[in-house]
Amino acid sequence: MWAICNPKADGDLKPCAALGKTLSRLSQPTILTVLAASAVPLHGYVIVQKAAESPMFGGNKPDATGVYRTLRQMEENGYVTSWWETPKAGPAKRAFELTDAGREALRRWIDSLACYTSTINELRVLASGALGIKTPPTPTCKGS
Amino acid sequence: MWAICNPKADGDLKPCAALGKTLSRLSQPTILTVLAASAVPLHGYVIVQKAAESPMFGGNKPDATGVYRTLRQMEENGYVTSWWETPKAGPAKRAFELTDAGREALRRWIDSLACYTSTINELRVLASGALGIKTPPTPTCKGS
DNA sequence: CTTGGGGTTGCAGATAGCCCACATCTCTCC
DNA sequence: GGAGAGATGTGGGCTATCTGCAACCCCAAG
Repeated sequence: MWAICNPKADGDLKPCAALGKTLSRLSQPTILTVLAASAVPLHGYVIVQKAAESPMFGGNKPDATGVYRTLRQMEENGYVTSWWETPKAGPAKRAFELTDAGREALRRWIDSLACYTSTINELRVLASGALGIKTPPTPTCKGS
Repeated sequence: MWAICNPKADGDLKPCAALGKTLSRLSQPTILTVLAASAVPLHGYVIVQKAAESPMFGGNKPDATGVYRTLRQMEENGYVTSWWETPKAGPAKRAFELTDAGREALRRWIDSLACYTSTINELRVLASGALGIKTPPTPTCKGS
């Protein structure tokens, strides 16, 4: 659904490897963040646009299908509410809004994300050590 | 295959969510690191043990099936070589050793991991901002 | 014969990405 | 002025991959 960072290693490390191609799993927090950052309800399509600008993608639009699916799933979990808007002109569109449960979920996500970074970083340090590399160089992405 | 960090949120954020249950995708670098850290070739079984001690798991043993599969895949990619050892006594066991290509791959992985952490952290900062939370609290995991 | 080391296959369920259907509106090109 | 491209908007459905569980093979020690 979404790619992340450096694309060079493609094929041999998979897209960017592991989390790589399908760091998808971070779709929930990404969408939650997009919604949380908005003062008004958003349409699915807009969420796709905004998600594309999220750090998760260097502007690469996520698969819309996936976003809608995640949205539906989040609604089942009570993290968002949605309703149809049927303007006189134009196609019907569904509007999504965060619930309190959704905000709470995002709060938990923030801890999880912190956890991920520290865990991954530990691995990185270990790996560097095993290779006899000094201090790991500072992160740089923005490649994609 | 492997779990990561805080287990509390289970069910509603999924195990630890996203990368969560199947942060599996980091099996490659974990195994590469285990091999790189060893002066001698290792048996698959041992790799499973050592991987369990990696930051990726709080001691939770990864599913052996997955490890062996990853190992075979890595061999196809030329990251490791393996051979059978048939001791007079005891079952045959396969020994694995890192190749230069494997070390090179790990080196690339280190960059990818750095990339992951910074990307995930950016999301975390964004999320915190969206919720109006001050500076994100310092990471703590070790829960699992 | 049970436990534990050591390794592997098969299967089933979950994921997730891609293609495409459907609908409306706008803008361009002939 | 009419055809068609293309953006806006939502989804269904197929397929491929992932991955964990259960099962099964070997062998040795207790």
